[in-house]
Amino acid sequence: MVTISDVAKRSGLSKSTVSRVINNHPYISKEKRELVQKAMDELGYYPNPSARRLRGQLKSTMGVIVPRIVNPFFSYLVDAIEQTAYQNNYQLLIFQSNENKEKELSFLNLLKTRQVDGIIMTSVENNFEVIEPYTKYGPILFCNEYLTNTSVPKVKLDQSIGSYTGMKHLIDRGHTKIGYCTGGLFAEDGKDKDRNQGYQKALDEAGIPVNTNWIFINQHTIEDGKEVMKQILSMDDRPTAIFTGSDEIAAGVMIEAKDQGLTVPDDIAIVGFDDQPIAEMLDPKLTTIRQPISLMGEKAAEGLALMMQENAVNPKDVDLPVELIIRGST
Amino acid sequence: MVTISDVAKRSGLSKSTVSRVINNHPYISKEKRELVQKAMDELGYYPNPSARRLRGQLKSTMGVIVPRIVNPFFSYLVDAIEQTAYQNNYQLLIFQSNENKEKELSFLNLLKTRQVDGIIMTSVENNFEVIEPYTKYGPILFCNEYLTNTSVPKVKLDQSIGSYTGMKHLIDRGHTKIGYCTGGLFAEDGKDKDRNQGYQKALDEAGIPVNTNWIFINQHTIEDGKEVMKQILSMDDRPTAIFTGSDEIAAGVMIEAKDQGLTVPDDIAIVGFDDQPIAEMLDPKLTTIRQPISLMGEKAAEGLALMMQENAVNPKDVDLPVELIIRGST
DNA sequence: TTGTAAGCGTTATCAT
DNA sequence: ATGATAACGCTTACAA
Repeated sequence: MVTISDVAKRSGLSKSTVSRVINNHPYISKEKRELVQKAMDELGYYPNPSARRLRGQLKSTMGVIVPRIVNPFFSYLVDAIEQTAYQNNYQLLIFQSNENKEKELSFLNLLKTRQVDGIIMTSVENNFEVIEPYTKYGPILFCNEYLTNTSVPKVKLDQSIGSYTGMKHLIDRGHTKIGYCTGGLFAEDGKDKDRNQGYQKALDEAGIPVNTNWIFINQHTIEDGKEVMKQILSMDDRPTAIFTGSDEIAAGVMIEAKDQGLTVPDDIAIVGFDDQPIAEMLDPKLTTIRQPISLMGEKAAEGLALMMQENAVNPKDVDLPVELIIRGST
Repeated sequence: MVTISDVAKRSGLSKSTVSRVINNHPYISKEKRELVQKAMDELGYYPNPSARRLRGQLKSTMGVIVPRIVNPFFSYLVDAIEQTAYQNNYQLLIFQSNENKEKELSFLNLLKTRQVDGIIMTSVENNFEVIEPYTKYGPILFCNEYLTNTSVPKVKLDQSIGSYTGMKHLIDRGHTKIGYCTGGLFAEDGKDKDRNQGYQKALDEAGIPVNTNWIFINQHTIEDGKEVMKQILSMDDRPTAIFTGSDEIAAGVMIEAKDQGLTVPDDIAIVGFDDQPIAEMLDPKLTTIRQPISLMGEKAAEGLALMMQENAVNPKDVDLPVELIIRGST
């Protein structure tokens, strides 16, 4: 391994001078600077990150915690974050929590040992009491999911508008019996709270009461969607439309509906969420809420970069607009 | 930050003893070992990986290079690798090359500075002449894609059997005019060479000559698939079936075909590759070649783990069988 | 069985 | 403007 000493020897200068060149310090004669550069090039020298980190200088690594990388929402998000991080000369470490508290914690712990110098959390499993202590080891930023009433900067999508718009669309189409899937528990302050709000608001405005039979909690996958459809079919009083929490659930609902001989959107209208590639692959194509995932990733990476700088500033919270994409399923 | 010195002080012992406990050295009295453990627990001590790495001891990090994490094939592969790595107490760093030679190289470079202690390459952009030198800095393993005639261990799928089986299936169904998409250039020794072989073999056995008009090179995405279908529609002599290189291309072909009023499989039969979730979402559902992606990821991580051990052994090459899944599109 | 001290590659401090 | 040296946290001869 080529070290700074090798470069020093080769250029006939001291380690200090070489180090100064590497770190772009002022007060180095142009002449020596070039000498060092030449030696570095010839030797193919590249500074050892472990040493720099140990010494306390290197801040080059961002971490991002996702629940599941195979979920396209998150893989696209990670992709955007990675691109932006890379452009800003940060290396990105990707962590998969599997929605596991302990695993999430073990990743947060990497801040302590400076394995990562800042973390973007796209999901949050633990309470703020347990997360808060880690903020003193390095910057943390919420992206997508977040905790309320914290000082942690957030980059998020306007979920409540998303569900409001989707529901409104169904109501405008004449539906009054509308099913609703949520990834959370439909609780005041839990997961998907913002979406629940929008759902409520649309219903309230139209004077439609909530029918709790048609609320499906803890839904995530295609399989879940199929299951939902099965349940609906077993009901005496069925909804004529369903607002799902993701394109994947929507896909499951649609596949099962068609398998059971129903027609979409006549027998059941379906609205997705995300506008993933599958939305266009389904037949009929899926009406859905498009989320500017890439933009969100960019903003998050930029925000964290800001927090990781010398004189760090906490970036303002970012709220990104979502958009209703009307296709054949409604 | 809690350091080994703090633990030493707290337990009234020396740094060496603490270090020995951490590293499970023999010849430590049970008594002192417990003393150290207690101090570590009380202090919440966790060894600093940078220091250990610098010192030359830590081997805890695997890297995996993928072309694009948003490609489900690779996100599932990465997922499997990550799970296995985690179980073996390795941390996984995920790198996205974007099919860029320089980026791939910069990741390989991390071996030099011991940022990663071993690398799984799921795609390979550079020639072996440029990759080979890196093998002396740390173990490299090919997974999925690979270079022939190298000493680098491989974990791969039996691609040639995959395309052979898929083509055979179409031929058995009575097709003689069969289109073929490849991600490479249909060259003897380039990308997808194995698949090309299987394609040829099936055709040869049936005595069907290759029609180069129906060979589409450099195909990858849904958009590519749509384009392929458009080209086919503009032909006087059209194929009645098409063997695509991935479910995504297949999806594009199918979507465009249906948009243009064709019926699948009557007007055109389609075979995918991968058996991704979308295969079941399409209508009709997609006949495809299922690849044991998770198994491949496991084997790769296990193989690399073997190579990273004390007295490293190169694992045997692994060839995983693929399987034809017959659905409605053929 | 335990402790002392040197060294991994880098940068900050203090001289010069 | 440049150089010598100590220190970051850890492991390993070498001593005891």
